[in-house]
Amino acid sequence: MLSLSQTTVSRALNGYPEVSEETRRRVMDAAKRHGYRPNPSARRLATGKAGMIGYVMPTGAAVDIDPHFVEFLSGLGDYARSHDLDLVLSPTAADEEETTYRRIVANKQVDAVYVSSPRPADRRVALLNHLGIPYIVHGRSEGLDFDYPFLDIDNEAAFHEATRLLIQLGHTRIALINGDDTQTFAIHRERGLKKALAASDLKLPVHRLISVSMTEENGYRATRRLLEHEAAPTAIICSSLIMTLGAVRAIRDLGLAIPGDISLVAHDDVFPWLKPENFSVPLSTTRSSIRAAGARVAERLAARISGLESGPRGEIWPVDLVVRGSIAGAPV
Amino acid sequence: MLSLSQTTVSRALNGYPEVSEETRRRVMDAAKRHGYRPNPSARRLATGKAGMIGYVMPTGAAVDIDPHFVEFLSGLGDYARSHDLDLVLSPTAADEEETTYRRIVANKQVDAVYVSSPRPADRRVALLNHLGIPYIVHGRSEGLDFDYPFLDIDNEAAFHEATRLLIQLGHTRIALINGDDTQTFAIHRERGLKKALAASDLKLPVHRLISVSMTEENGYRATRRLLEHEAAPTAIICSSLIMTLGAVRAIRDLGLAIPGDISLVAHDDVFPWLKPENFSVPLSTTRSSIRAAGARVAERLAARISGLESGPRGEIWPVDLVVRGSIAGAPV
DNA sequence: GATGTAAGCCAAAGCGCTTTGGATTTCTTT
DNA sequence: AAAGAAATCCAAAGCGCTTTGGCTTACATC
Repeated sequence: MLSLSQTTVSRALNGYPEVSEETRRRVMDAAKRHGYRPNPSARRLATGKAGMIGYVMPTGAAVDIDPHFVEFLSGLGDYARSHDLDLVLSPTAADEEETTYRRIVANKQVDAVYVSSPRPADRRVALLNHLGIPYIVHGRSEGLDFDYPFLDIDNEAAFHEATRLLIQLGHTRIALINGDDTQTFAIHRERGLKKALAASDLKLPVHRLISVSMTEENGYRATRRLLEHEAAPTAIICSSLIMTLGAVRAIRDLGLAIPGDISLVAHDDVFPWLKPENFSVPLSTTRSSIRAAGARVAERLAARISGLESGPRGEIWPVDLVVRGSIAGAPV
Repeated sequence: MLSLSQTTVSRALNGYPEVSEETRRRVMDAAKRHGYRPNPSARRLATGKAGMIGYVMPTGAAVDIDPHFVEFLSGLGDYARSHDLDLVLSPTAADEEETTYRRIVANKQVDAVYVSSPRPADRRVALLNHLGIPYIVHGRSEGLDFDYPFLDIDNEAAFHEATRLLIQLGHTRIALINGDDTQTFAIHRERGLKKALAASDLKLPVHRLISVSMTEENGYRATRRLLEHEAAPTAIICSSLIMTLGAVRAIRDLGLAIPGDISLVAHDDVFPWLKPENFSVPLSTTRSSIRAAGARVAERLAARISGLESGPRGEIWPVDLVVRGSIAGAPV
């Protein structure tokens, strides 16, 4: 030991001002030399700070974790790493989410949490707000009677723009293959599309709107259903690249051509392993990196933990509209 | 309070034998009634048990987390949930993995860890073995001078079988589009294929073996390269469904037919969002659920934590060979 | 030279549990 | 009925930190 009290060591290491710079240096030095790291368990018990950010992960035999999650995680992890934050996933049955949130907050297991896939009037958001732990929602809820901190992309504008472009190309029968419509993002996308249609006095009949979980198979089925309808669309907007794989397969099966018969636009979350430009016909997309969102959420959570950010700050990212070969003028 | 010492309460709750059954019941009762849960931070400091299993997650701008990870996580989470285990992900730069492992072990942040994507002579395995924390390797290393606990699928047999079938169908020029060949799974697959070829006096020339990271784009490029070679293969085995998407696209671009010109077999990790039977031509696959593996790893980790399992037990799962329309006799 | 102030350090009290080493009571044995 | 064994329970000592409240020393002030 270097004959200093525990107190001083602690203060030196934690940057408190009541230690002389020289002492601090000595302590830091010795710490580095001996590879000393304060025991987090002890520190946690004493301070209540965990150095971790939490995520309550819906789990169950019937629950499929979204492949988007891993990309979000990449971004989150990348930032977290550089700030010595660990991430704790608390797997939870769908009907016990509230209990889990209460538990991790009461036990101070994490310093902050993030919420994904929010629904309108999401109870988790209300709960977290009530519990008073730093949090950020990735996406948005709706119809809550208070503001809350979130990071979302402008889904409505994205799909509005995409639709507008298709209309300009002469399309009047435009269909939407959306994700799970209990989630806000899907609602926003639908809204954006409908508004664009309405602006040109067009409508979205129910048979031209399909909401399903985002699998290749569902994309295929939805597309067949749309195209085999008597008033088939000439353009389809699809909420995910994975579903679009199925859409393309269906279109081909029906002997139709992209973009000759059908124009196609998809939303691209930017996966490294599946790129819209590599579709048999390069895909026009609304694009926003979900990975970048993960990093930003981590950054903001860190800021909240250290008190640099507070209040119900909402952040909405614009979405790129990237035009590629999959769209063309409506067939005559 | 119910006028019992802290000691007794602790013992009652933790199932120690030196409390009368009646007292235990009383305590349990009161605990439930007041929603009392021992503070994990305190318990952790006292016992050294964290109630968490850890994963050191390679992270960085250039690091793409494998989409398989999320499926594995589904399984792991599903089991962990039912046993009140949380999962902590420690994001780490590629060159600091060792430091991170040492840290989480020294600090007792987790009770057990799992290792994924092992390479031959994997240093992480050696390290964990040395550190003496419960762990399980998902996959296998090779050339280590000690045994270790793992869960792996029989990649070698799977690819051996697949190859044998293709040979029986008359194929002699069989190519392999493999994943990253620094990882053991890829080595095993290559080995299985080569052994099957050798058994029929066939070879795998270098131009017919491609190792790349498993993206759609790489699958496309690899396939084109294979098929544009003068001695093009008549059958291709592909290490992942995602790469196979690219392979199918390349085959179509070249105006070739499946299985008329090219037979195709892929390994299927069983994603809910992309199924081999839904490819334009239903894909023959070697199949093994990575999700089930995740659940099993969690189960075994839990067993190790509680001392029910120990020693270097290796578990190798057989792989299904599922024949669908994508293979046929070699073209004459 | 006495007094006030700030800087620098420390002893000890938690944080909320588990566990050790007894102490006390109850039940068997002889 | 005395003694030994077994069953219950408890006080207090950690676990390894942070933080409170106080004590010393050094320096500036009058």
